[in-house]
Amino acid sequence: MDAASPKTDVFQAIADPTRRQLLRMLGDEEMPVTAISGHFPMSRTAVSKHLRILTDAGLLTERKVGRETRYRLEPEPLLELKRWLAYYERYWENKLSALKRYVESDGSEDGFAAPLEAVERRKDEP
Amino acid sequence: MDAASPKTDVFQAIADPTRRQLLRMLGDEEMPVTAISGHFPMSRTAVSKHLRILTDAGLLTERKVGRETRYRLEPEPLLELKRWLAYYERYWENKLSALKRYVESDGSEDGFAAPLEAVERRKDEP
DNA sequence: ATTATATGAAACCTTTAGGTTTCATGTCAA
DNA sequence: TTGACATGAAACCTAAAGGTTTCATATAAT
Repeated sequence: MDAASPKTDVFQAIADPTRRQLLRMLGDEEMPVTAISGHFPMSRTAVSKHLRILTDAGLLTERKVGRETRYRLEPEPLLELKRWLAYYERYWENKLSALKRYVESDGSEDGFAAPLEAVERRKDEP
Repeated sequence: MDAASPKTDVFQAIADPTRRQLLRMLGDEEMPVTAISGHFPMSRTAVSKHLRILTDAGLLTERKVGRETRYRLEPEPLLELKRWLAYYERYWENKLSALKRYVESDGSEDGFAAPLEAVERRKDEP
């Protein structure tokens, strides 16, 4: 699977801590499987499977060099995560956006003077 | 579990597409379980479990109102994700950082004139 | 040629995820 | 007070995740 049509979702791929560690490890230089797996408390085969999942998600590229396969970070798919996260910027960005939310959803209260704490959790009881 | 000591990892929590949809839905107003579950093709109980997982990760707050429980987005834990992602900024930030990486790891080639494509994937064969 | 290394594929196992259905409990409405 | 609603807990099911060990194959080194 190439990066254009990932078989594995990037959210799914980074859910595992071992895989996140792998991404860190392979950011600055490509490495062959055995060298990589030396840093993990599991079998080489297990690490190899994680490498496959990351590759399927487009987060790693593999390149055969002689008898070894070297892996390296391919950061591009992380942009999807970045975009997803960008949506939530407005929630912590500044008080204005919180106020905007407040006004949009609830509208009818004493408004602008309300501090942030009051903006959170305010919904009429039944 | 409160947001300070989350029982569930945020990476794990957002790995599921249903849960990501829940976060979107609960960003602007709190909602009770039945109303929420109406938007999903699964049982109310199943949705309820997803809500619990998100709450355990600190991504939702629950508040009892009469006989219903209302859930709402708590964006703060997403900052962990943001911080994690920030590390990778340098990989797509600009060509200078790519060049920096190149120089740091490999050092010995014709250097500055190399286009970005050449900067990627360059490691001596065995 | 023979042996050692590097790796992926296969088969298998155990635990977790994601769902379902059923049941008990608390709260609202008549 | 009786019945309807809203919800979580429990028990259960199936498939997927994350491991392991064993085997086959390609390349390198002697």
